[in-house]
Amino acid sequence: MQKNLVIVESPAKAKTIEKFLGKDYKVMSSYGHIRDLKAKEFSIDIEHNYAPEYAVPTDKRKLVSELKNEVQTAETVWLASDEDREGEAISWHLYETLGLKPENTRRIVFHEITKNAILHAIETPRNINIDIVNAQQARRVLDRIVGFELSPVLWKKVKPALSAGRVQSVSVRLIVEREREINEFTSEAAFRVTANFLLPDGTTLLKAELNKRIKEKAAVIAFLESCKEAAFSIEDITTKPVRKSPAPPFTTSTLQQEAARKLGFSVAQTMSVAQRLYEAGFITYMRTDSVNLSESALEAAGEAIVKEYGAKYHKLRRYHTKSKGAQEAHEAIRPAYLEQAEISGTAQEKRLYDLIRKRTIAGQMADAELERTTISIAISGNTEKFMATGEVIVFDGFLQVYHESSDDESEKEQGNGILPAVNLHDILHMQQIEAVERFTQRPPRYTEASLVRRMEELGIGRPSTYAPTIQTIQHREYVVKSDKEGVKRSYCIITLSEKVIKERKEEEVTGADRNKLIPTDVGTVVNNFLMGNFPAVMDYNFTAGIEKEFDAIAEGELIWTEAIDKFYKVFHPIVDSVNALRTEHKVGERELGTDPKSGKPVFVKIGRFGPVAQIGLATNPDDKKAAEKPQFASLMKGQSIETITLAEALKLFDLPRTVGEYGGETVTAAIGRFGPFIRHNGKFVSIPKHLNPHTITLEESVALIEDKIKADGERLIKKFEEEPELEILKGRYGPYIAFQKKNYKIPKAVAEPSALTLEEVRQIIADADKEPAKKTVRKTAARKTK
DNA sequence: CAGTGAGCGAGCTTCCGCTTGACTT
Repeated sequence: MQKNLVIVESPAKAKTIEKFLGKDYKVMSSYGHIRDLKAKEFSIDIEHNYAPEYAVPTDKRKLVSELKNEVQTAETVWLASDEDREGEAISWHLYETLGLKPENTRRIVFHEITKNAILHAIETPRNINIDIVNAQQARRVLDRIVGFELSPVLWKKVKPALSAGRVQSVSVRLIVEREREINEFTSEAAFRVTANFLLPDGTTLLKAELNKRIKEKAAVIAFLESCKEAAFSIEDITTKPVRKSPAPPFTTSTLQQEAARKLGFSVAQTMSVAQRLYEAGFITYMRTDSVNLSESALEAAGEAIVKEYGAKYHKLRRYHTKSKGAQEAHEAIRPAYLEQAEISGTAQEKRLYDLIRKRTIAGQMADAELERTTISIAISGNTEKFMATGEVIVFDGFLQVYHESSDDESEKEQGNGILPAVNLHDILHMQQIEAVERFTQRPPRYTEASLVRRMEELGIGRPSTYAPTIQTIQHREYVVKSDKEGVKRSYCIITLSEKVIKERKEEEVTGADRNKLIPTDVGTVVNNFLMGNFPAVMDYNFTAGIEKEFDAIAEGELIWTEAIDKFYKVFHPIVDSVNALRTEHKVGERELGTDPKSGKPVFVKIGRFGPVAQIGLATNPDDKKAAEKPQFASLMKGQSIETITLAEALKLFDLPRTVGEYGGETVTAAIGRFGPFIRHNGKFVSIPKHLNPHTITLEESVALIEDKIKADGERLIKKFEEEPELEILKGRYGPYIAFQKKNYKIPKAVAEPSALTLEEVRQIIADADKEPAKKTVRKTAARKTK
């Protein structure tokens, strides 16, 4: 029936395009790839020239059969997946899987979803470019080889269920090495000298900073001494114009960075909010590496700017992508309709839309013009000078709309304000000079967003994988997103005022961090292991190098299987030899010394459940019964196998510890999966943060136990005689229903839980059980495939 | 979000890129 069938990658795109094309065209979506290497098998036939074994994954079967049906009746099939490596491969897989025929199949591409672009594409079809497809196959096969050969090495040598890959392992490397830099960093102190002057009018204040920092305290004092009797005069005034240009429109990576800085979104959060905006038709596609805008968007932006701000605020700008490995299949991320200033949606959606709109608009606005004034103040008898700088906005231009944030909110105290009017050779009255000891900053830890920026710079990962990769390396527990407490540091302030030099000490907290990516022991050990054995794959330029090969394949200059062969011939023997190494000790294992009690060696290493300390070695590994079992104790949170000392490790074996006796039952303290706890009479009580299981006293324990008993007593809100398994309880987050080991939420509509009748409770349980039964099954299945 | 509280020798784990859903513990 249908004359034309168009297949695109995204359903939201399909919907839009269908409107442009009219009733002779049916538009369907492939939902990304429809075929891939098998998920659980290697699926590459090394013996037969790396032939990949493709299969339609189970969750795509239904879709593929629907597509097959539609293909039967279509006169012409238009493959309209993206114009990049993956898009070309998607078209090819569709062609192969759906059994399409060359005579009625057309390959079309467009970079923007506008009516003109699509009509033009229909008029200029081409064939599938098999060279580009082969470049994708090379990419796919290489990633499979690296991932599926390296991961099992880790299972064997470090810990089960770990993973390694071209992208994730290098991402972890960045974080591990940054942490190492931080550990090795020693800060240097120097004095920053500022002065307050009064102008000849006797009232106007001028603040200035010395043109260099002074290292030694003695030199500071000598300098201040020399200032006691010195004269200060304006020696030079320079003003020069400064222009600032707006930032280009958003790509996935820059959107993630700005949303993190300005809105506090996580990378994953940004993507899910953007997805909803895209599906609602408010923005263009959110996974893109292009800064390009369509002609119609440029026009719409121009109109909006002229209307809202006036013609002199408008400047047409075309941006060009310079990031490594960009494939530019889409436009930049922009509002679908630039004239639309407000959208309906959640608060998050509105904020992100607003950010995207302002960034897009600002990018088409005039430069901001500023005037930067620098005043130089001479000190008699001294070659140093005080400098005051100020900036005045002459024309705000794009700054009217948007100001890009930067990552380092470090000392930017001075230099942006307006300076008072001064005259050359004015004599100034010095009120006070202050020298404050400042320290050089250690390198910053990565945030999710700054890691994405670095990944993009290195060309590793793609817009669609930044967020998932960050999830993966956290999920594998290579890195954690967490806080670090700062340490107190005292610093010195020396002032000169009224010809008197005074010195005082102040304290500041330094090195504190919030929500930063920090490597775990597992991450560090795996990284060191991979760096030691597979340096080529871990090289920051590995991806950039093979991308060149992929480009050559796409140009038809290189045969993809030969490129893979060249890599495999070097890589695989290394995997074999590393696997064959019979190591006495686990990777990353460290011997701390000997246990004074038993005389046995003490180790720390990565165990089955994470970092663990061990006393003694397993003897007679062949005879399990005669084998002497070593003692184990998990490391505590905050401890690391790299830095733990023998004494700290030995202390771990003090647990579980008998604290004393209470009510005829022993009280023990230990550390469990959920932190430190005390055990008494079959009850578990968590130990709060300010107490420690090693030092907790019987009195403190008893207090905790009594509190717990009291809380448990108040826990029961209601019980039913007819149904002893059913209880209404009070939890930390309000009342809930417990029935047969399962918990149920009480609907918000219920004002007084204690007034619930048995029938009502049964109804709540029945309602809750109705749906989930199926869902829980599906959920566990889904998790396994992840 | 609710309560949970071990152990270090037998099952399976894993890659990167395209896409959305249908999951709520």
